[in-house]
Amino acid sequence: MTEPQTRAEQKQQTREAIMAAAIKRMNDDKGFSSLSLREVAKEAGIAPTSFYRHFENMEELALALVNEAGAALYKIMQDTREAEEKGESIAEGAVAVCMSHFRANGPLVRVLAREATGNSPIIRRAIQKVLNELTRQLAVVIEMEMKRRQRNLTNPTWIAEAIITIVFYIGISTIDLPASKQAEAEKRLVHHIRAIYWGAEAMANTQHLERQIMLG
Amino acid sequence: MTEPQTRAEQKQQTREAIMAAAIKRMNDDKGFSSLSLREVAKEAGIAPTSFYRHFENMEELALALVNEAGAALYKIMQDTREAEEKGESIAEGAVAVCMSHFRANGPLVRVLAREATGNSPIIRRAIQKVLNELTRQLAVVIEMEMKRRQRNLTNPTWIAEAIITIVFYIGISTIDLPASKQAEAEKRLVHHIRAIYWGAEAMANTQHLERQIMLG
DNA sequence: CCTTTCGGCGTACAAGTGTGCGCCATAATA
DNA sequence: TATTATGGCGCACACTTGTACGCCGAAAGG
Repeated sequence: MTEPQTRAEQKQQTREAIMAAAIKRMNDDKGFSSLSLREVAKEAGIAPTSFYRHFENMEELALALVNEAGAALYKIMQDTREAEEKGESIAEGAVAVCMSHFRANGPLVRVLAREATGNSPIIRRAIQKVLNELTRQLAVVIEMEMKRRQRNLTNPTWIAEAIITIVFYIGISTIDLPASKQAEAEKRLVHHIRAIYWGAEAMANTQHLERQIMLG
Repeated sequence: MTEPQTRAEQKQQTREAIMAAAIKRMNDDKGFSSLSLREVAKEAGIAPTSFYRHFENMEELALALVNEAGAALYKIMQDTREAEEKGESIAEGAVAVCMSHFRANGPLVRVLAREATGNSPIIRRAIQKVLNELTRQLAVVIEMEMKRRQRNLTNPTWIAEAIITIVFYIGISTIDLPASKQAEAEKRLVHHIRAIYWGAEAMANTQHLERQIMLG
């Protein structure tokens, strides 16, 4: 839209056009693997060979997309942490923010989900790294809350892993749902999180409760 | 290996060869989408055009693979139910069986995971159907156990969904791990399941416990 | 025995693929 | 102003892709 003057701006602009083109084409129907360089170039409005002025190959493009998606998720996690610092209960809020982000950025988020179990080991690892980092950050938040409420968990990282996995995969599987079912899906997600969180807390805190409940 | 006599046997044999070829090729590095008909045919040792004598197109092949993988998982679930009927605690056993199945059938299971978030909507839906069916079956098992132990849950299906999701995605992400870390991963999975299960149970059963634990 | 069915193959073709090479116009730099 | 660096393009090449068509040999069925 805006006509850039400097050359660096121009370059950045077409770079973004390429990334946008890839996202668009992928959400039509394709996965990244079945996406050709020529297809992306055409969608971006450049010649196929011009692609190489911006990325060495398609894999590098994918990594750029993963990083972009990851940055957005980190931001959400940071907001969650700040909410926790204000002493708010975080589950509902975090899920709501996360889901609304999923819906708004469906195309990009879906790319993450697809390639998380996709074909390129390099991309897979990059995404795993993002998820691991999110887990680490969430573990910190959980630990903060535990300390504040003077409770302890067996292993905050494990809980964080379970929560991240659930939110990521179930969350993504719900963004295609009709709006009417979204609210219910969100409630279900919160329920899952609460169950995990609470169960772990109970497990760690009260040995006698464990016997009472599990062994009836 | 065995030299078949009847014509139907012969056909079935090459059909299996095609499916095996697809699985093998996919686990080298590719996803299904980046897998070509010609590639599969070559691996299976037949001419490209012979492929059509067995499948109408690649998508149909994928569906056959999904069904095969699904059948194996149903079998595991059934074993789990039978274990429950004998009154055994099911979490460890089920996870152990499931993980050993994942490891033994890594290639096929990975196909499921990849295509669960893959590019073909038809395949995605087929896999979702398998996962939903597994969830339904697990919900029945959970309900059985609840009845036996005279407990109740807010919603067995929700719990089942959470457990299936966790086991499926975390389980799969661990089959590439070195053997030394597998045991720890398995323990972690059991922990997740217990947390979900227990948390949900506590949530439903004891309102006073809820206040006691959550609100300190 | 003769006929039909059918799994498999080779050929052929149009379409799409990644990418090397060299040219051009122009912004950036000296 | 003169030179260089750079983003973009067209062309060309060697492949790979899906699939239509027709032939063949042998099993199946009469």
